[in-house]
Amino acid sequence: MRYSREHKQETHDRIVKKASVRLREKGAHGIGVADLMKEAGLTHGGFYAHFDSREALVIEAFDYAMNRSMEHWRKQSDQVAPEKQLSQIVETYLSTVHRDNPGHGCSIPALGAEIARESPKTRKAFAGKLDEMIEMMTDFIPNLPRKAARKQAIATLATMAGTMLLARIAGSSELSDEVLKTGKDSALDGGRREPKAAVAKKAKQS
Amino acid sequence: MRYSREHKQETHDRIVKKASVRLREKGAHGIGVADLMKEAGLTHGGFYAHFDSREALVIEAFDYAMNRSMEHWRKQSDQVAPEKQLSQIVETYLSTVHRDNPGHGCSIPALGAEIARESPKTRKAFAGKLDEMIEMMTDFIPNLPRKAARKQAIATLATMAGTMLLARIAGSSELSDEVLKTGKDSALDGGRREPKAAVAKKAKQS
DNA sequence: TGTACATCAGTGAACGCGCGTTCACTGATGTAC
DNA sequence: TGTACATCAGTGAACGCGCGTTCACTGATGTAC
Repeated sequence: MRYSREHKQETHDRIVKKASVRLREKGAHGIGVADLMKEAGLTHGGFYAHFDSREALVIEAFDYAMNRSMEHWRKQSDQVAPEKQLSQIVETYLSTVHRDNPGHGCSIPALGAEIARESPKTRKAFAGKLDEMIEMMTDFIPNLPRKAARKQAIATLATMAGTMLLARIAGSSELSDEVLKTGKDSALDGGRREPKAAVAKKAKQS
Repeated sequence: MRYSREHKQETHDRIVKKASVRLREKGAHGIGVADLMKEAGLTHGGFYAHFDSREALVIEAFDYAMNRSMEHWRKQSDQVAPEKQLSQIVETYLSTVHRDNPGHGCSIPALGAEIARESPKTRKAFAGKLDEMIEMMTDFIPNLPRKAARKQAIATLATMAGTMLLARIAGSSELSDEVLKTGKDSALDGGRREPKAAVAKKAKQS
């Protein structure tokens, strides 16, 4: 072989890594094979020594991005007490830093809609990772039966992804900041959006 | 003129209408000018008698779709009591019908991420409509100070859009149904996701 | 250890294709007289 | 009312361009002897 044993794998990984950033930034169809290869310091011709097709790279890049997100979450949650894990994730997820750097952020608001329209193969890969993510979020919710924790995990993830989507639509305007802050408050207190009086009233009724 | 006075406007509207469906279905870059014109029963050459560019059509089609959504919401809300308006919107939004028919549904989960990457002109159009939508949602929340109502409107819209996005990623699987149901429950009860006992406890503390 | 050969990651030209856009033209209708 | 002309929405061929993919080739290195 021309290069040392692990060279090809390293190149492969570098392409996937760079692609995962650019695809989240520019969309699943927003950047071409030639430019993606250039990102990795290569020319486009070598692409097919690493991937069967452009779509195969999209799947790998997406997979990589989701794994990185989950790794990031795990690291963060390890540094705080169990009952603060979920709020820790929400805080960093719904930050202006995340909003303004989609290339290094969550794939769901960045690529979700586009991937949901791809081939069944691509969609399955995405759906599997989504399930993993829900599982992980569920782990971050202690002191609640598994079933209830999973429900809260799904609802929180939906609010997080939806808020990020809305905030990015609004750009980096005043509205965007308002959306981000409101979504964060909503996700943080378990989503209770009624004033305390109303909650007390409801509690008495039950 | 070749055709009656209003003919051109009618054709224009037909193109926009058909395009708004196909673009939501296939994405902002998922269908070409020629196919969009064919949808309207025309050939591609006539396109530029109606629009300056493809992007101009995308803006108009998106605008049309958002207006239709809001019109649809207004109609629904008119048929129920004020305190049931919000839940009425949530129920229909987070239905399997909506999930499985993106072409006739909300543009936010369908086109949001892609439009957030377009030119400033396109983005501004989208941001403006988002603000209108938030205002309308706020109107659906009675018995709450305007500021608090707006907060709840934003949080609910984020949960709705995020849930729809997750549900579409999951396809029409068991997971997708679970996501849809959970998101609906969360949005419906104002997002409170804790069991009743916990709520009662919290209420007492305050 | 030194030499000849085989391997294959990476190069860059070329391919077919579909895209957004342009343009000369058409022909049914509105308008002027 | 009838006729000649002007208008312009719509047609379809053609454009330049960038894309994903293919392919003959390169040359540094691993391997066999």
